[in-house]
Amino acid sequence: MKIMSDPQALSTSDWRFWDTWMQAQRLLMREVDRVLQRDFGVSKAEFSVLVTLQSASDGARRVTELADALDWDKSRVAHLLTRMEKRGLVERSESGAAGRRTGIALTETGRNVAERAIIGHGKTIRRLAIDRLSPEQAAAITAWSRALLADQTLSESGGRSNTSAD
Amino acid sequence: MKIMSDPQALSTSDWRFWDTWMQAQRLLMREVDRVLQRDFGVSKAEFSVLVTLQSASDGARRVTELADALDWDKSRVAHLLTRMEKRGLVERSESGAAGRRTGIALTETGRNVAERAIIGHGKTIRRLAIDRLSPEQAAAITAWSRALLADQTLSESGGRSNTSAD
DNA sequence: TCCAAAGAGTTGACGCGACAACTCTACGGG
DNA sequence: CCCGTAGAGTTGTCGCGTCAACTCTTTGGA
Repeated sequence: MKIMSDPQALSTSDWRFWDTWMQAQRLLMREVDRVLQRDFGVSKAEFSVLVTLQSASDGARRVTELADALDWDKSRVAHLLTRMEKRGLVERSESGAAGRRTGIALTETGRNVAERAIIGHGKTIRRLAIDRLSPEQAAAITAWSRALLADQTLSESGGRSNTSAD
Repeated sequence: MKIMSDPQALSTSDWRFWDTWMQAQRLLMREVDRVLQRDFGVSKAEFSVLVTLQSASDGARRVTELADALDWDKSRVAHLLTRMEKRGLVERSESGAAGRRTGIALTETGRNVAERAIIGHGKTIRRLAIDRLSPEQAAAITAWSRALLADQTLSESGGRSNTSAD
């Protein structure tokens, strides 16, 4: 990772920046996932679904709503729900005709795991990530994140299928 | 993602920070990968292998060296090499007895792709990520990255199997 | 009324990544 | 000399995530 000398190409220090960041990134993600998995038996992705469902457990959600709320691909949600349903975390109630299930809800188990995991996961995030950040650093990262999220190129090109309004 | 009120748990704003960052993160990674794939037909992981091999193309590398250099799991390297070999990007020369191949080298194609991809990928990274960063933000992120990488908890627990010196 | 298009959800295929198990070799002390 | 252990590389399995295809429903216009 040390090749450059071009007009708009990356300088050596930029490569180093990117490299370092990618590596830290991966490391953190891996560990966060690992701990979540170990302590509560769910993945980061599943955790997100649990939280989303839990925060509106009164009115059961639909696949599209979840996909929209999480900014995910529809099929990713469907796959994940299948895996989670198999493990008794969520329930899909039949409503349509064939394979059309509207109404996704947490099971008792799911609600339970969600509650416990939110606490534990929060602590993990604090311990591993947040506690190592000064407020200024956090602000800088947030600024970058927002810039990235606001970018059309990123949000529109390869993205998911929904989100497109209406 | 908005539940808290605990001693060492995450505050609402911390959750928001984490959420925003994770999302930006995913978005950026996805796009970077997508472009790399589209333009050069290789994944981020494959790109790393190409670069590592290219930077020492004289003395062919071994799996363990690659794994060590990239801080990856050995098996991840092996799997990736298998996929890349199948596509003609690298060559594994037989040396040991059974399935023991020492000596991994880029093919002509591989070297070619590597050279072009380094340029293109660098531009993509600059365009998508670096250009959106002020020097202070970059410094903050690097500081965080280094802190994460220096952490024993992260680097040792779930990590890869090598790296242990000697 | 009927057929086409849009929308919801599902499914399959495939690459990535982690983990564990397995094979084979090399080495070293009994 | 022999067995056990450490090290290298490989392989299988499984969950995640993306893309594309498919089914079924709804809707709406000719």
